[in-house]
Amino acid sequence: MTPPPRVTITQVAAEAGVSTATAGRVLGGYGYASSEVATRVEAAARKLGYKPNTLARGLVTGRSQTIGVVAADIDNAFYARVLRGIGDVARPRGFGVILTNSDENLEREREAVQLLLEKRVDGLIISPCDVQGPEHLRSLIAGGIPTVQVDRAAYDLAADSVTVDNRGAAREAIAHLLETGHKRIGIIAELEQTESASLEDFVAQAPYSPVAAETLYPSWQRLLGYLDAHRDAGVPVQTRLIRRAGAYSSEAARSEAIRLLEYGHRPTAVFAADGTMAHGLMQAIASLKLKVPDQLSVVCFDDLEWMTFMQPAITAIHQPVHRIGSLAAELLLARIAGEASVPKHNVLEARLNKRDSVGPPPRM
Amino acid sequence: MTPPPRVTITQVAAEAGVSTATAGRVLGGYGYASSEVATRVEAAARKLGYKPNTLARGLVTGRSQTIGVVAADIDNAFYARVLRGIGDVARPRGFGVILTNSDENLEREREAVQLLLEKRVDGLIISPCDVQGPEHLRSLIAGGIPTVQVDRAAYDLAADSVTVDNRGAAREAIAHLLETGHKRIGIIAELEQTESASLEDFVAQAPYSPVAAETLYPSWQRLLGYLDAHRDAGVPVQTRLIRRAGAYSSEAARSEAIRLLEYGHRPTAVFAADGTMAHGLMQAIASLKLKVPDQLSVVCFDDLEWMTFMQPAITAIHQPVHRIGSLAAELLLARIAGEASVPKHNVLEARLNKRDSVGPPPRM
DNA sequence: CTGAAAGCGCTTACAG
DNA sequence: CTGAAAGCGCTTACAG
Repeated sequence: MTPPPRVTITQVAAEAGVSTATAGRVLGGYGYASSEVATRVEAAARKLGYKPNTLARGLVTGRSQTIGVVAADIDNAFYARVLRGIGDVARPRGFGVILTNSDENLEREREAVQLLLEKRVDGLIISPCDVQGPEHLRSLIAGGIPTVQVDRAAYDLAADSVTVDNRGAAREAIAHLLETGHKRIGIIAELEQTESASLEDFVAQAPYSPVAAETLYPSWQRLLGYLDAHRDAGVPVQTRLIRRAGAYSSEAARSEAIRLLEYGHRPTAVFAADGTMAHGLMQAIASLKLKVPDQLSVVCFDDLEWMTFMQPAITAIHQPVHRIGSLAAELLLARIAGEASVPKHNVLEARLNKRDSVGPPPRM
Repeated sequence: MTPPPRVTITQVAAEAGVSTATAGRVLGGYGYASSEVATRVEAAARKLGYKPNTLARGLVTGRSQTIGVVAADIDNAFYARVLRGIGDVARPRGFGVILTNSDENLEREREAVQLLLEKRVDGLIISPCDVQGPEHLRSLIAGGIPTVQVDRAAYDLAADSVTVDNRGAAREAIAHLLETGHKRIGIIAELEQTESASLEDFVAQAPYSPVAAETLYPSWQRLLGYLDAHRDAGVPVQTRLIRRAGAYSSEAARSEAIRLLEYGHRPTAVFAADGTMAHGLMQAIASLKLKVPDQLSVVCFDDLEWMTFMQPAITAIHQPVHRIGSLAAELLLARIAGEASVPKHNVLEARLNKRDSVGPPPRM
């Protein structure tokens, strides 16, 4: 089991009877070479089974042709799709993708970034787990590493981002419910991270203050859209109908949903702010034996892409998840190629799938 | 926007007033150094913000501390989980993970392996898309690159593999249905790749010939378990009840399911060989307005982990998907560390979740 | 168009 | 325990 020695450019050069510099020029595709020499070198390379050592190349060029990705949780269909989008762009451009996971943990995120830096990635795509004060990200940017954020954008960070118009899509969905005649619309959202204000303050103030929505966590953005739609329609918001799971957990969502639905004056529609919340909600609906949409209309933000798949009775908002990844990769590669411009927040539209109808509110 | 020059070990050495060799010894954690010198070097490194260049290290040591993964389709929850398992093992051991996708396409797979080799991964984990004659994999192994296969094992390849006992789990599931009284049990399976024999020949011969099950594609293995259980129970197999979708597509599964269920003498139970088949089946069931499990019992191999999640009325077989990834990574790292042993096919057990009951066959 | 030389940032024997 | 020297496999100016 002796690991056969890898063939180097020196051996190829010797075999072809040229210098390593010349061999490098034809094999690496840089500089000039007569076609006669080129064919000889190529033949030698093929004969010996030469494969370039990109580590050595990277050492001298300073570019590794590799991008790093810090996903929050690969195990989540959302990130899996983002990753697919990234890979689809990186592959044809000859870039490798190094994958890491932060699990929404700041310490992990730091380690991940550190690992990627040591591997000398040319740039990185990250879902920052702290949108408030990511010091290590700030020093990353200061260090000149091209960086693109996905899914969320850290406040005041001079880096591109690709996010979804969570606020707009939620607003559209709730507006649709209001137009259909619903007046009591519940919302179940993660709302884990505490923003500066309490939930109550947020509800009271947010719709009237110019919040920089793209630097809020997605679930807060979606709540904002919910509030927007109510304000637009002149329908007062009932705090009782806003349920905060406090964790990205369907179990937590389920108990909040039960609390919401057992309430005497039950809502006629519920908006689940993400796929996990929707899952908890559907469990609650099943255990209470409610019929959708006859007794209750359901709309959800379908980031996991399960709902429409498995539950045709509910209306979902689709995100262009693959596009989040591919656009992020395109932006990153442009930066790496040196195309400088001011960092930009790119907001993609999410689409409300109206084909699956929302039912009218049931008579009481 | 001038990319600030990275600090090298030479600068750290100068700052600490030692040679680069010594600086390397303390920073790299190899060789001896007096504690006095060590602290001085560490202080200098911290002061300058030194980060080792692992490309340079890899060039000289010949090890990149990186493993390559060729997934069939990252966008599939199964591979996402496998990846998570791999990452969970690789991270604490300081290994990076480079991810590629084959999309079940041989040409893509070749390119992916090529890319990983050029990045000088220390080993790789792959879901071979061709279990028959993977020449490029054979030469990979011959080249001495530690390799572990997951989900399937190519025939006659001298490499470790981690797979699931598809045959045993399917057999157990079908046996459970037979014990509950079902006599007509349908099966919907992908069965895309043509094995040596035709489907009919396979059905006729397989249970009686000593097939090397681990080198069949998963869906064929599952069909084998279906046949096993019938033979064990002395229940004759009806070819009519075996439906081959011919593609990993829920659309194809749906039409086969409709054909199966509209059949005059309808089966009383159906086994879906994977999550996608189950999805197509559930759509067919919905459009035919059949009640599960009252009119039809359903068991599925739940590789996508959706079914149990979304459809409590069906019984699912769970695979230890995370474990597939973590075990593969453990094996690979052991190989990389030089722990030689004969390549082994590791078969993990899949568990039939019986808590969700299978109904008895309906009276006709 | 081609080659000799230097160097990318580390680690590895080898002296001392 | 520490340092000077060589070298990993490439690419990059610089001559010719």
